[in-house]
Amino acid sequence: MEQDYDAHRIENRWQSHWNESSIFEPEPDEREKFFITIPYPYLNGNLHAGHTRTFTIGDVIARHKRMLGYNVLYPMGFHVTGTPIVGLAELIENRDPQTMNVYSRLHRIPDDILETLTTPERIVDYFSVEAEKAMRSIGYSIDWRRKFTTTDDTYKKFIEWQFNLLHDKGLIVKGAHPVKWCPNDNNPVEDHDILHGEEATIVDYTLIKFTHKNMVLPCATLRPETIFGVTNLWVNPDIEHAKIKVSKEGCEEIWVVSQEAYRKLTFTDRTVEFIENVAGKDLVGIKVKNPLSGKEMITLPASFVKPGNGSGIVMSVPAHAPYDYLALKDLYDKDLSEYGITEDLQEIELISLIEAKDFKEYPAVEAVEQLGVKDQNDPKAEEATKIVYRREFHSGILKENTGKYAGVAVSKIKDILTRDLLDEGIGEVFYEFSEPVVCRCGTSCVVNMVKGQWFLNYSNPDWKDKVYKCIENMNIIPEEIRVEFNNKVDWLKDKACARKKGLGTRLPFDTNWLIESLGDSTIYMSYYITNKFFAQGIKTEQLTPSLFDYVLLGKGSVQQTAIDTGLAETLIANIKSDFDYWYPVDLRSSGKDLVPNHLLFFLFHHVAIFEKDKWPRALAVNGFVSLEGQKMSKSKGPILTLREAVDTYGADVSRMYILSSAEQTQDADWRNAGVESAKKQVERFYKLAKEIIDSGATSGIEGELKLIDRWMLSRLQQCVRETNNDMTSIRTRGALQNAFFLLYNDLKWYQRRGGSAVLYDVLDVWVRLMAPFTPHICEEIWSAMGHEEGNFVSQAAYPIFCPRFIDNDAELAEELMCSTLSDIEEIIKVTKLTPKMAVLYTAPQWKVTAFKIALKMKHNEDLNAGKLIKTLMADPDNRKHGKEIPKYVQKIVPDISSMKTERFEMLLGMRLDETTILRENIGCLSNEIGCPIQVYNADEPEYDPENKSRFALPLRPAIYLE
RNA sequence: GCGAGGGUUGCCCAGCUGGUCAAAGGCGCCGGACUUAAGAUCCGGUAUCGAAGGAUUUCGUGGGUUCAAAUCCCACCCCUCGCACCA
Repeated sequence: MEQDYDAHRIENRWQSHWNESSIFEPEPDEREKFFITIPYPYLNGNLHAGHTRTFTIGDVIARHKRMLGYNVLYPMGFHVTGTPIVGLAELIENRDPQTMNVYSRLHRIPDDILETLTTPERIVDYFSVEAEKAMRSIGYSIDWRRKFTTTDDTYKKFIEWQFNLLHDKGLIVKGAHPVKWCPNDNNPVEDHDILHGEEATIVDYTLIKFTHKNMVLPCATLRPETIFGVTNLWVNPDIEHAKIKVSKEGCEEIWVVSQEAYRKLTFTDRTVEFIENVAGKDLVGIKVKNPLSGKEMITLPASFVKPGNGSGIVMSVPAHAPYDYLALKDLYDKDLSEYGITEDLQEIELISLIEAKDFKEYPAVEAVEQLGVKDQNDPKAEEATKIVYRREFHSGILKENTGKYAGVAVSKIKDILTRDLLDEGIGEVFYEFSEPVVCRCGTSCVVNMVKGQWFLNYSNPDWKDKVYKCIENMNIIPEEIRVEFNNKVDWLKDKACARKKGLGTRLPFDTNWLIESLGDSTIYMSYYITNKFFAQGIKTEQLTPSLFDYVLLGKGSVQQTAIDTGLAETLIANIKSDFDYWYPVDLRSSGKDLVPNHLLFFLFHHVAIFEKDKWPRALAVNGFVSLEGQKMSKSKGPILTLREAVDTYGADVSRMYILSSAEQTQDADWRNAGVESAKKQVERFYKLAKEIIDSGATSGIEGELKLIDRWMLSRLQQCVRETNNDMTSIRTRGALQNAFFLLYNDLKWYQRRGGSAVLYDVLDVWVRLMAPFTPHICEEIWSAMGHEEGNFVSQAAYPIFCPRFIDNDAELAEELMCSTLSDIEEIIKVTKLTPKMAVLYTAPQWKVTAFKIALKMKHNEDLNAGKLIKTLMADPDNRKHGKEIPKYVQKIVPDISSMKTERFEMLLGMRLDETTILRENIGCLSNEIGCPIQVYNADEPEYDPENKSRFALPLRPAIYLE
């Protein structure tokens, strides 16, 4: 071992040793396998601190499992399909200043190379080499023989096979879907092209078709159930409307809507023809028919109706919509004869259709009255609306007058009712933004239906059922996110899976389209296994569908596959048996950003393609990483590359830091100050290990052990147990807390208390315990401890909990020492004395006996003060303490009865002689306190000027300072 | 709006299957040892009161359950993230 810790030398040395001996290139054998994967990185930049976290977690699990005796496969590939790499190439080609600056300064790409990265291919080539170098430099135990990029021709064959299969199963369907669209650019707008309204979402309204003669007056609503409570329609008399011919799927109708709505309708999947303008006031006072009930109702004028919202015509539900109620009330004493309306509007009866918590018959009326809303222009009307809508949505139940829907919860009714209205031809779906969207070019955007689009049919209930089943049987870490997964599955709709732009594989059954880049990353874990063979010189055209069918699905025969592909039968059989050995994925570990997309699709595609026994077994999710409190951005900075972290701090320090900075789904913040402190810890580890090794220490575990040695070994086992527990639930922070920090502190205390016999044994366990986290330094120490070349700690057995070393008495004795010490210090602090001498009195026999009897009574679930006193008084020896006994019992009984089981069991088996322990350690105590110490038993104190000995309790000696 | 997560001591952050919790660890700060000095390292302190190991008030706010609540229940306030064709 070298004098000082030189991270880079140690790390380089062990990385090349690992390489030379290929210890991370597993082949199937008789051991149980463990196949762990993490999502491959997208290569539009160098790997950064965010990747470092996810990948290091993967590596630490891989190493832990390997040391536990599993045959571990941890592979890696690179994702390059999609548009960002193409976009990056363009930006570099155009020498975009920000891009050039960020990639040169933060991604640390040499300028002469950066300038050449003007095509997607060169970018892929460059970053894939860099990414591999970076991952090797931090010591990941990856099997590099299996790597690939998603634009490899062989990979494309695999994707084509998958998509053909899904298509054949009917899981890829053609349809239309709504997108944000700029009519000026004649293109969908992506998020970064939006000037205003990035937050806008596409909301689906239900369009309900009221009729007047042969004319349709469609009303858009988010609450289609309120159709049962409509009393009239609202039309704004001051706006211009349009009469249009609308045809859809061969059905032709005449509609009247606002001008804005007319414009929006032209972008939907309807054909729209303009007929004439219609003044708003001409639409007021006409009779329209409710399409569901057939009832006639009147249209009334309202100023709150905005032409840009929905169709520009609104249905009125005054019982449940405050605006409707207010507008109606406003009209009660108005003269409407100019619209030809003569009836008394007060006779319009409100129709209540929802039973909601804390509301009586007419929620809208109640809310308006409670808030004192004056009229439809009062700002408080908005608040009243919110209250009514929210409460009705959450607690509302439909009443009898809704016919077959009676009893259905308002929160569940929308989809059911919309489908029924659609089927009956009296309703349609109408998409609208939640807020206005403006394109970068200044044009106001619309919702457009893209036709002829291919969809992955994720909304398919049978498909979803299989995913639910898969999730149910999976281990999900942390368990809390299981509910989130289920929610997301529930929420997932069909997903457009084809693109016109970017890198990727063409859709095999419609080659105008490219497969969307999340769709091509769903079952690629299986490709790692086959790619080991493909990479050895199989021709692309030999990768026939029948090969994938046979290897991955077990369909067909090896003979036929050999004929189809021209490959040897033995080779094909090998590929298949490898696949059968390694699959399924035992653990997929990922950042939490991938939960609502990739991880979901990963599950969907697995259940669609594979049989149950090949479905993934576990999922783990971790949080993000920010940089000194700032969110990282590959394209704009700030960013810290993995490479830079390793260059600056070393691999082991970077690993230890990122693993200890946050737990599970919590976000981590990378801070230089924190890494510096991690570095100190690693150096301390090195120094301490070196001291132990240099001292020539050898195993002392079989020799005679002192109390303190037994204490150390007992504590060590606690750390071993906790570390393994934490690792099984992937709590790396907790694991390091135990495997490193607590153990280090215990070891320091052990040395301070004069322990040395088992130092070597502790180090032997400690190095193995730490090896998954900081593998390089552990190899270095391991080898310095005398293990010969080729004997790697990376392959050594991981320490597992050994109960025989647990020694409760040793731990209690040490606890006695510590608490006595801190009590003395406390007294010194409060009294500001400088003691010339300290006297300790251990508890008298009767107190110890009483304590033990009390413990036994609790053990028999029969602990009560009265009985305890009686039992004690029965012994004549105790009678002389007759006055003290009740007081003492009153004190210990509540203590013991409220004791936690663990503590209780520890005390129950206690066999300590406190006096002896304290006397044996007088040297240590007087050293710490700085004065001579005397120890007596309270039964026979030789020196007790202030009668302090009467305060002595078990595990709590009385103290007298002089 | 919908869904998920979170609000702890100067800061970051543990604890949250109720009792050993004035609450781990790290940082910062204070004191000490070492050093010519600085740095590093090591030791101790760091809610308030207290001349004997104790007492008191704390874990977003307000209630509740309990012998006992940071931990369980209810309501409220605040914060972060995702909401789709972008990887």
